[in-house]
Amino acid sequence: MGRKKSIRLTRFEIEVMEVLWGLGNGSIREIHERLPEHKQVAYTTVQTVVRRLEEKGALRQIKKIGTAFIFEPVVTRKAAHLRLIDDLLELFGGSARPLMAHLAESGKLSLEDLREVEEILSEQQSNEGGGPRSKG
Amino acid sequence: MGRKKSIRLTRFEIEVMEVLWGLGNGSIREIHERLPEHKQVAYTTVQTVVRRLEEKGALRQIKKIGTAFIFEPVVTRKAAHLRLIDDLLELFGGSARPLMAHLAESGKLSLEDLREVEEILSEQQSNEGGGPRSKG
DNA sequence: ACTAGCTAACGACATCTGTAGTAGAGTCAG
DNA sequence: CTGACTCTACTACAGATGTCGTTAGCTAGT
Repeated sequence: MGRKKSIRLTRFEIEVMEVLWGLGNGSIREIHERLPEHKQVAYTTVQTVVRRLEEKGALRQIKKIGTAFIFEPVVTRKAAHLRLIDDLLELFGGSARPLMAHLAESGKLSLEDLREVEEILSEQQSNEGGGPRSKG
Repeated sequence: MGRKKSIRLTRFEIEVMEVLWGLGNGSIREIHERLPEHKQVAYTTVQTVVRRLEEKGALRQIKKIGTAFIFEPVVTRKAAHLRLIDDLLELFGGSARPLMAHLAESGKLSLEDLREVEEILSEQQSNEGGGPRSKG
């Protein structure tokens, strides 16, 4: 098993990756075109960020079409999200409890949301044996 | 009324604030002494960060004892935490659901945790008729 | 082959963050 | 008053981030 160190992505890097995760793979231009409106930057800005993402190992070139490289994610959306969450949790002392409490108090969590999570947990318990184990 | 911008704090800034929230108020030296071991930095480093926090409006001087200023938080721990969460949520499309799912899947959430949150939610609902008290 | 149009490759630069050193003013024990 | 200390105020600086501009190479169409 490769113990990779889980890359930390910045906000904008996440947005770029988000587009790429959505596309499966794509060129700089495609990514640029599909960035959310609130994030309209120059083409070269995307280029730079993609280059940095490549250096970080978050994505890679898989082929070339014409003069353009096609990129593909290396880190999964899930892994990236997990990293974000872990980082946040760390600030909260490592426990998810206070995070949940905040979410609930601020009205960002519905009972319905809880139901769903509950379901996931139940499923997990019945699957115990192959899943992610807690480590200190 | 004052629609505050909700300050964004960096990791280290949060750690400093965390100490100050714990103390209620204190001097640079006190903060420096109580930073967690993994965060042993120079006294002046704390000084710099505190100055920046002051510029940001996250804390303020309330008095002077001898030559030293005593600082006090301006933003509450809760507000700061909420900001952190909101920022994260934004990356998740604004919904808490995927966040919860991740938490559950990665084993960072127990059924017991859910119970507690559920309780918070129930309480909220029963309180829900008392008038508009949705203040940020 | 030639040229217009995309692309990639670089280099730049302002901010933000984390980290610290230095100088000089204020304070307190003698 | 004076010296030893303690703080604050400044300045500095490297690395991370967000943003681009410029230059030159490669492609495709004529």
